[in-house]
Amino acid sequence: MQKKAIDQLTAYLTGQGLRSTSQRDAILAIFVEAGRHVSAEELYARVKKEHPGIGYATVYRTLRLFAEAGLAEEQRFDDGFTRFEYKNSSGHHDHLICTRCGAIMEFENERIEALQHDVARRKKFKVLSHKLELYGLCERCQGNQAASKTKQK
Amino acid sequence: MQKKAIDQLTAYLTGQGLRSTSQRDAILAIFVEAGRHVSAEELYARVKKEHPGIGYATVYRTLRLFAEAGLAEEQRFDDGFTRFEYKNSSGHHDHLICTRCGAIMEFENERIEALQHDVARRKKFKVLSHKLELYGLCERCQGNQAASKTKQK
DNA sequence: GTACATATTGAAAATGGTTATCAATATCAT
DNA sequence: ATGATATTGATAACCATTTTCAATATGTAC
Repeated sequence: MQKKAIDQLTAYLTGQGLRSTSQRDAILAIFVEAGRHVSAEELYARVKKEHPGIGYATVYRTLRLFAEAGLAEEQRFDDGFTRFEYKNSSGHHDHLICTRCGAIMEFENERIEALQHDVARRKKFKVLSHKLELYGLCERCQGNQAASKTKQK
Repeated sequence: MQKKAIDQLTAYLTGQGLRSTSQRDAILAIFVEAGRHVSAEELYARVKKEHPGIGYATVYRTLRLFAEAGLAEEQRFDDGFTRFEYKNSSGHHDHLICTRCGAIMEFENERIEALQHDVARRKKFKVLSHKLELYGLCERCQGNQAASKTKQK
């Protein structure tokens, strides 16, 4: 439910001496409902539809705020813009990204994670975060040779 | 030796109906000598020292050319700018990136690669390339709490 | 070798996603 | 309610990278 998200945001705001505003609530609601891996631009479009008064900068600022509050995770793939993912309790996961249609799939594999830590340990490196992305063609795009090219962007 | 690199570049150029120029040769020589993971900016600085006449745009263009020719690999980490790595015969590898001093280390692990392909196969995804980056603190930076911050940009 | 079609270059302007600026406005503690 | 100040919206600024375009260099045909 969004209830949890709103509470988490409120807790963060009061904890930091920040203020809760109608814009923040509105953007959060839309962000939570929005699909995963939303870019700021996409989110702005959705927000604008319901709240024409909210500006571009506010969406960017608020998304950064969500990230600081632990509500969102920033993801920079190779397509130029930053995407944000609503961070519910579910754990970390990595991504499969179709370079043709832009589809993004998720996966998690604890064996890979374990091996990563082995590698790091061997180099005496302390891992704080990691990023694993597999780029290629999704099932559908392997078939549709010339076709496809879903909205994306 | 650079001989190989120059030959590879020449082969690509003639094959594509492009021309070889003193700038391209000069930039290639410096690129091959330069450390791994050079950003365009860094390379430009080095090039400028030996060849003050060469412009910024030419360095960028040439780096892209090298990538197309298979001589360089583009790498976009989370630090904002694109880096290029001279692609000699040695195989693919992934990176450990120190978020404090910017140090970049390499590693390869065929078990991780194998698991990646398992994941992809299960999702019927055709992997064309992948990116695995571990962010954290290198050995030195784990010690030097406040210290450090080597040149890096 | 010379001339020509055109690929390439350098300098500067343009791009594009994201961030900073700033006056107007809204929020919250008092 | 009131005041201190956090927030907003519009717009300008950022900044790495790409384009533009006139001047120049290269490879080919003669």
